[in-house]
Amino acid sequence: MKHGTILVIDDNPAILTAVKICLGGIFEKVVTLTSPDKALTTIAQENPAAILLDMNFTLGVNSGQEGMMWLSAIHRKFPDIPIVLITAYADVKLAVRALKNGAADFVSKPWDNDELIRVLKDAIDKAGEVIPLEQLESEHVRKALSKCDGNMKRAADLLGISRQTLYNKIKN
Amino acid sequence: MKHGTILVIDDNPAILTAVKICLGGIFEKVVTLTSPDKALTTIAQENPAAILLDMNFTLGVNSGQEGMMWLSAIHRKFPDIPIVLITAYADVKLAVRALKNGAADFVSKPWDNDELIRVLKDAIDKAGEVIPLEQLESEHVRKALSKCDGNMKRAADLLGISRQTLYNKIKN
DNA sequence: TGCACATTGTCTAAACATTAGACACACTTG
DNA sequence: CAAGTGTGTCTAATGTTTAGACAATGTGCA
Repeated sequence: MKHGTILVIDDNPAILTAVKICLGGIFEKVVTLTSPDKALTTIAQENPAAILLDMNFTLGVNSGQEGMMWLSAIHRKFPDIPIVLITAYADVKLAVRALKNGAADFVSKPWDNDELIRVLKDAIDKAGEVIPLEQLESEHVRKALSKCDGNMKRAADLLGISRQTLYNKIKN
Repeated sequence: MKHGTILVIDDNPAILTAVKICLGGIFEKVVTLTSPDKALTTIAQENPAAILLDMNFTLGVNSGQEGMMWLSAIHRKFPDIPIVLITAYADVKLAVRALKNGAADFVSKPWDNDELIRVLKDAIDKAGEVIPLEQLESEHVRKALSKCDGNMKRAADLLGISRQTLYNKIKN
C-alpha cells in the first residue's frame, strides 16, 4: 500500500468510478473531481502525492487546450506535485507539449490498469527525489562552464558568484 | 543567422540532403551522419549546439529501440546538448519515453521545415539558459522542505547541510 | 609582427557563512 | 505523564566568499 492521496479530475463519472476502484486498493486515498474548477483549492486541502488530469472537459472541444491550461495553472501553483495527463485523443504533438509544460507522464485512453498504477508510482517516486545541494550545484556549475566554453569569468557572472569562488569550486 | 553547428543523424541520405538545405541558411554549419556509430566522436569534435536524431536505423526495425539507445548514450555523455528526435512512426508512447529519456523535443515525419527550425532554435535557447546558483538553490530548498512537510531537520539531512544553515537560508 | 584587450592563476585581508555542540522550550504520542 | 522529536537560539572555531590587486598568458586584429 502506497502512502499519499491521488487526485483524479475527469468529467466522466463512470471513469472516475473505474479509476477509484483501480487505484483504491493501491493508494491511501483517492479524491475525485468532475471539473477542474475547484482543482486548486482541493489540491491545497488534500495535498495529493499525484494528480491524474483528463485533458477534455468542454463537450466537443477535444484539442486538449482545456487540459493544457489546467496543467499549466496547477503546475505553476504546485510545481512539486506530479501531474499525469490522460486523454482519449492520443496525439504526439499534444503529448510532447504536455510534457514540456511540466506533465510527469501522459497516458492514453483506454488505459491499462497496471500501467496506470506504475506510471503514478513512478511519478510520485521521481517527484520525491531530493539530491544534496552540493551535487545540484556542481552539476549546474559544469553546465554553466560548458555553455561558456570554459570561460570562467563569464560562467561566474551567469552563476551570480565571483570568479574566484567558481575557481575554488571546480578545484575541489 | 543562428550561431552553432547542428548535427543531423539519419540513415536516409535523401533526408540528410533535404534537412541540410532546410537548415543550411539558418544555422552556421550542418554536419550529417548516416549512422550513429560515430556519433560520440563526431559530437566531441564538432561540439554541436543541437542534435537531430532519427529513431530508426536497422531496416525493418521500427520500434525506435535503436534511436532510444543512442539518445540515452548521447545524452549521458553530453547532457548539455539538446537532442531532437525525429521519426516516421509517430507513437505517443515512444514520444513520451523519448522525452523522459532526455530528448529536448520530438518531431514526426514528414516535418514542416519552419516547425523544425523553430523546434531546434527553441531547444538551443532552452539548453543555453543558466540561472544563478542562488536561485537554483532556493528552489531546491523549497522542494526539499515541501517533501518533508516543513520538517527542517529531515530537509537539511536530504540537502546535505546542517539544520542551522537551512534555518538561515529560509530566513533570508 | 606587435599592440590592445581579456582572461587566468595567484595573493591578501575583511566580511560572511557554516559547523558541532549545547540548551530551554514546545509538540506529539503512547 | 514521560519519552521522543523538532524548534529557536546561542557560541566559538573553522571554512568560504568577496573585492581588489598583480604578473603572466592568450586572443583578435591591424
